[in-house]
Amino acid sequence: MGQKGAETRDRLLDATQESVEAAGYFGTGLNQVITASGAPRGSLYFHFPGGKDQLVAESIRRAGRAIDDVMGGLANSSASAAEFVDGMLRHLGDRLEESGWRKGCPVATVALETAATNDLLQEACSEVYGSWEAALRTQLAGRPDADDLAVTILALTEGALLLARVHRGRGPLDSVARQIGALLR
Amino acid sequence: MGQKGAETRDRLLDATQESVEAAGYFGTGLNQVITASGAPRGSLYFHFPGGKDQLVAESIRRAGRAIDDVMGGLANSSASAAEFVDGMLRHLGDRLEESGWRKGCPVATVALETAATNDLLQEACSEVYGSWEAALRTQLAGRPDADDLAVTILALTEGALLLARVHRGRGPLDSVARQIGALLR
DNA sequence: AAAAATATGTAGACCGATCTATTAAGGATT
DNA sequence: AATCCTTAATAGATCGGTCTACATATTTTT
Repeated sequence: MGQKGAETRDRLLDATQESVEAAGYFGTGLNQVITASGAPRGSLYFHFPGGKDQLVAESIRRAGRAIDDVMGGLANSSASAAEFVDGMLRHLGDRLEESGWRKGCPVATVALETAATNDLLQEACSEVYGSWEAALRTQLAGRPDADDLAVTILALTEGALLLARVHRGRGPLDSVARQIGALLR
Repeated sequence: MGQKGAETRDRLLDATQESVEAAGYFGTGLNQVITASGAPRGSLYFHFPGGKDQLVAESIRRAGRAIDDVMGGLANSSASAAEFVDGMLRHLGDRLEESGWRKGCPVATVALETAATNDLLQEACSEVYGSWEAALRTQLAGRPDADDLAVTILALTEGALLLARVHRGRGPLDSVARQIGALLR
């Protein structure tokens, strides 16, 4: 793949990710993606012959890796699991607020929309969540209930992100941050 | 409103709720609602002159009340807050599994799809979550951190429901149920 | 009680806009 | 020359919404 091609491909994924995060799978139109990315229609189907599903699946996996990277960074700079989780909640809260309550979890909306009806996207979402869960688990290594705890913290984060987005305020993220100590003591 | 009219209105709400829960706001087409409910197009706009937004908003509020009722029942039959939450998780898990992983939180998908772009639906979702939160708060009355705890338990429930749906298994709900004691001790 | 008038609700054809996807041809890059 | 990528016209389906005509109740008037 040449340089130009790689760039349009990236721009298409950028535009898709942006829209998917704000409005979900069904709320994202390919016309809009084409307009926002500046790429012509044909390029979309050249780079993503699988159409919308492939485009969204790749953009979701890419968003998943971005969060993985954030967790990787936090893992280095955090002295404890509590500090790690706190840093994560702060990062996600900043991202959410700065985006005008548009960017919550980049996967959740698509996950809910397609869980029952689209195996390809359901699998992509499931895998992304699985990788986040694994990252949390290694962060909690040594604890006897590390598995349950990782799932619980992930659920807590997702839920708080959802509530913060719906209410358009950081309140839920802050409440959860204050309670997380009870889980990690 | 005559009896017949009330019945078609209800059927329209039923069909909407069913589809919205599985596929969200954008994933729900009015043609599909009309077909599933058996009501003609004209009746839809007679009973819901506000169109799709009004239809979905009412169906979400109705779904919210249904959960309120479940919580009301559990409040009577539960001896402790832990028992209450446990009952809630079990109920939601049963509903989710029995529906073939289609029926998670009846509000979450629409909440995420419309949080940034549709004030009417954002408000409807926000209110429903507010009422659930209030119900949890009264269940936790007396505790010094009742407010934070109510939000945290709601977030935990929503997150677990999301993960369970995505992974198509009760695992996350069970993990959370095992960890909830640490919060409520 | 019969007839007329008014709500209430049903029925479906129709509209313009938008949806995802395909296609065939041409330009750019190596 | 050969591969890579872009361009734009087009297809057919579906979208939410409007509209007019009709049927069925309910109330008012006589």
